Amino acid sequence: MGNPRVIYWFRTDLRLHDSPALEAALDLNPEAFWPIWTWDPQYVYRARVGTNRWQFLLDCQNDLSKSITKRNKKSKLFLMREAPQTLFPKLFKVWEITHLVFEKDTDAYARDRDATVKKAAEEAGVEVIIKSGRTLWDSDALVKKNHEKPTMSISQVQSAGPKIGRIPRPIPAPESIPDPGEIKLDFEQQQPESDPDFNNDSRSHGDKSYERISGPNGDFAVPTMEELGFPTATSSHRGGESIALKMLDKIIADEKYTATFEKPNTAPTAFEPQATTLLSPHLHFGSLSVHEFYWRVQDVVDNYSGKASQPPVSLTGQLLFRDMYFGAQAALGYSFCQTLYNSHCRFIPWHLPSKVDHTTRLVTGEYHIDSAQAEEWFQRWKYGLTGFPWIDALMRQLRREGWIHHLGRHAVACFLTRGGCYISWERGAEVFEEWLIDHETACNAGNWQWLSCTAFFAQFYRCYSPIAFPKKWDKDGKFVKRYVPELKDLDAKYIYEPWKAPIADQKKAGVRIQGEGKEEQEGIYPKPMFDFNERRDACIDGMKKAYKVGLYGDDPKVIDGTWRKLFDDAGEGRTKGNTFGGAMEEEVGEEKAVQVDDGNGEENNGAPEEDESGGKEEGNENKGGDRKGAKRKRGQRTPDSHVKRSKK
DNA sequence: CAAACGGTTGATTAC
DNA sequence: GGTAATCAACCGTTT
Repeated sequence: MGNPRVIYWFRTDLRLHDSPALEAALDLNPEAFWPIWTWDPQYVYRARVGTNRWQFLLDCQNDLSKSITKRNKKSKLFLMREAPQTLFPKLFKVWEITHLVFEKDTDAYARDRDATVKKAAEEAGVEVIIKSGRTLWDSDALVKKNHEKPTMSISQVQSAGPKIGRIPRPIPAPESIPDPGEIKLDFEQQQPESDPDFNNDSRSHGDKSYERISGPNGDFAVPTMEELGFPTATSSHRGGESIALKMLDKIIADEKYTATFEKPNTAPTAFEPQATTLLSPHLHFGSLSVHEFYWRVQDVVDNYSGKASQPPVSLTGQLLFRDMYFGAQAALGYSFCQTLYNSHCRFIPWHLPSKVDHTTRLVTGEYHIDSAQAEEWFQRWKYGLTGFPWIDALMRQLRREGWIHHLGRHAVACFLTRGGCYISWERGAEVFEEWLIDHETACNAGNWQWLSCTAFFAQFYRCYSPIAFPKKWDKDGKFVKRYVPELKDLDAKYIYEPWKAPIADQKKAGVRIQGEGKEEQEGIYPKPMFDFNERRDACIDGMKKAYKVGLYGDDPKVIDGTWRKLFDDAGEGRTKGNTFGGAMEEEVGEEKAVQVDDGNGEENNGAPEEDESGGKEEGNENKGGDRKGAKRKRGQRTPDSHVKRSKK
């Protein structure tokens, strides 16, 4: 084909270095070349994206756009404000496109989206070129080499991966970028459905995303936070390929750190600097290439004179886990990110289970409040008011910075699910989805399943203590004092159990340990919301029982609700609450009422539902805004952030 | 078929 | 104060 007119569609590959897809596009030797980003309403309105991750995305886009312009003054990242599914067919025609090139994406929604775009391209006679580059190995190829099964253990990845072939060496960034063609806009912009807007709670003012296809100034510029209605980000971690490559250089320059890195030996309490690389958000947005990272590290390891660490604990080992989760998601699709209909996720009768639309088999984004107590614990966990300083410090760091250490994630995830609250891992995954700047659908869902012992990992009796675990890393409680300033002057010997501090010590430290953690308050830190040892024992009992029952998310009994017959009154709290330390007594009636409608057939196909928590909303105004996430009526969403409307 | 073994990252006690 | 055994006991794979 002569005179190629090429669209390069940037997605989660916001970089110029080591991009096999970009290389393929430039190899066409285009006569006209448009680097574009489509402002997808599925991400803008139907994903849970907190302000810190928005900022990180805009950073990446701005940096990339600048790098493109550096290579060609006429070019930039052209940001088009319309859904790709409706925009592309028009661009193909008006711009006389011959080729569309993009990097492969195996996220469940991305597959649907890309299939739609690909079909439209084929109908328009446009050639589509798709290259793998987001993971070490193409996730579909990895599954194929794993006997067509989802990769559920690291040894499976280590065995299946090399069967595909060697991990490709990185390729340098292009030196020049061809001119864009004329940008004709003689077509109608299709306005998206902006309701529901799952990010409405984080916006401080109105969103102007789609007022004009080329943006407010008509220059296709990357939007500002102001324009999107978001307040200033609070995180100090910033995005962009330039920053990512500099960070990588710094890590690689420290040969000992790079070659002997052992993840389980890095301190979750370290800050300024943190003990791990902080490169995960860059891998998510593609501002750093995973192959670049792999080979830069591997070359140091190969030349290291001392004893280097090995996968899975080494730096490259971390990438193997990422590929494992991508492989699991590639094989299981939408169901990987939820319990129901997931053939590889154990069923545990957690509190606050997701609502599911049985026509689409997808979670709706709402959840059952089967226990007012659990809902209160969930809110206190989310906002760092549990009364356990280690947990609260981590959750506050997460909200402010958008990042916490991997072992910190273990601690809060174990606490919310199998080692404390006995609340569904899907609730925790949603909070991480909103607040993490490195949120990656497959890794998030996979890690939550791991920590809740519903897949990948099964040793539920290994439970993280919010007291003993942090003591191992930070005897002085510096980390807690940093993120829970109420406790900054408390004697270190009480720092993980402040309720044990005598009144005299509390007075001396200028803090009183009292109240139920309704809100953050100067000089006051809440009492612990339960006795941890009691809760751990109750949870382990519950897990034991649930493992014995042995149901998975796709079991008919799980889907039709008859699983309850198998649990009787044993297990944690769910049915009669006899291991709930007595606290559930007054809620039994309420629980029964919920059981009738919970998970049974035709409920919740978007039908309105009363609040089951029995008027527990009052007194929580400070966080009430987020609760309505549990009551949204329109649109369905999967935990990979995207809505699928029910076809009726 | 049973037993042994490995599984990136627990807590507590004994030495 | 550091290392090792013990605690209770899961899964899936290998022998």
